[in-house]
Amino acid sequence: MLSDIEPVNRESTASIIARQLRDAIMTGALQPGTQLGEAELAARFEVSRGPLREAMQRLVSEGLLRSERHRGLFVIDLEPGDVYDIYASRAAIERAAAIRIMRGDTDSAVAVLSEALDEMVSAADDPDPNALPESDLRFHEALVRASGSRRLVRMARTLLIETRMCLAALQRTDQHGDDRVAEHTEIIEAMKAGDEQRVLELLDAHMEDAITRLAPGSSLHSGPPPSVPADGVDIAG
Amino acid sequence: MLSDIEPVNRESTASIIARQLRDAIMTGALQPGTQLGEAELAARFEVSRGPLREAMQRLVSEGLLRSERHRGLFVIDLEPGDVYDIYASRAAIERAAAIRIMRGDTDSAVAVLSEALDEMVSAADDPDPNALPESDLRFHEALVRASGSRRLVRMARTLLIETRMCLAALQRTDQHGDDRVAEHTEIIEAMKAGDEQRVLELLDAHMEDAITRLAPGSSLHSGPPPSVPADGVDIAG
DNA sequence: TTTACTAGGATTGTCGACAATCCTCACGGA
DNA sequence: TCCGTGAGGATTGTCGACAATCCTAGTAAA
Repeated sequence: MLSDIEPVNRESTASIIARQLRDAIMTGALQPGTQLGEAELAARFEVSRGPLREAMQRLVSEGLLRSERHRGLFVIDLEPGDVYDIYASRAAIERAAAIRIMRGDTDSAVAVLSEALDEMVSAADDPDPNALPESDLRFHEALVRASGSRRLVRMARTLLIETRMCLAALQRTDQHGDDRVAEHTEIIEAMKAGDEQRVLELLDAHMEDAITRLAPGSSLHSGPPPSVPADGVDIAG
Repeated sequence: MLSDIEPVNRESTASIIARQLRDAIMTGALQPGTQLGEAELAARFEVSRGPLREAMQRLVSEGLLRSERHRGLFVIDLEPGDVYDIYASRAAIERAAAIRIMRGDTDSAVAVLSEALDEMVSAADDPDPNALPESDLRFHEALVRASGSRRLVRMARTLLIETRMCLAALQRTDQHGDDRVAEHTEIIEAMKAGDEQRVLELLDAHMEDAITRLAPGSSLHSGPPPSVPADGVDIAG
């Protein structure tokens, strides 16, 4: 197969660094609020400060880093209201993705999602407590990807990273593995049946479940908590 | 008033450059497909290439610029499928924003949106053909901002820029000013009435209208056209 | 005519160094 | 004890220069 003759024009250094930083942020290796020292990170990545700064600017525009001029870059810290905001935004994106799947190539989407579900099933038995949440998020990533929308994929990427940050921060690797597998199974079943309305309802309920597990009291359906619209410095990005 | 004592810790240079580039891209001053020469732009902005590159990396992660290693940065060019993708994504975001408005502080949102609508009305009589579309987009920006969701605002920003790019590229400063004002008026009326379901229906129809005006044949409700999920180089960003 | 190869020029990628700003903390006065 | 002041150190912001890569012509061979 000549399917992977891409290595020509390989990834830019800034991209590589940006991805590694993203990973570190979402796994909690770089905890919320941490200041990112340029000199230290540059030494760590074995590059000069130029490419490093470029990578960090990307994360700033993605909202994962907060920039304070002449003071440094910090990992965003998630306030209580952010949990709601993240899940509400995810609900919007994934709902749109589901609609496009149902009105597009539903079959191939079902195939991909079934595969992701299988991984969840095996992850449910994995001794690693992170295996299940991780496969869970991969399912949702696959869902959005199956929509075929470049923009939904891009927007979902940041949101899923922030979701991982929430999970890491709250240490809620909850145990109800079977329930969550069941919820995803239902969604796929509804897709197979071609019942768009039911897919959307299930998806909504699924997100609702997630948020009540993480932040009881902040329901998706009962009005948002005080989530400040005003951003910090450098919002114009 | 001490309301604007912010200038402390002023905007970073990269932010300023990024915003100016965004403006240039969305107005069409930098047309889709244009290569951005670093040396030339640096001279134009009177800064060195360092801050300029940082700014451009931001636009890359926002999806406004496409990076090809050792070849340069190019303004993204919008393919036919992108028009659909943009409006479908906007529909998702603005729907979510409307929901949060209806379940939150509806009154203040109505106040802000009424103001935006007034501007549309005066813009309808403006000889400048760009005045109406511009105020139209400001209305939608205000809608998302009124949701109070940081993430919806961030995601909508890029989408609205891309919308402007579409309008500039297609030169569709259509004339039906009264119709569009009417559609927005209806939305506000439904908000005042507290009828969430109707708000969502009107918003959906509004987006549907917009897309059929811009790209007849690619309806929001009749299955997406072939929009490639695979991105170009440097997707991992 | 077409193809392969080789300078030449131009652009991007990376680096190290200097300037500007900020935070900390000790010092002195009220 | 509290507040204002001023080094000192550390960090960020910016710049200019060098190295690596790519595109374009031009030349020569098949």
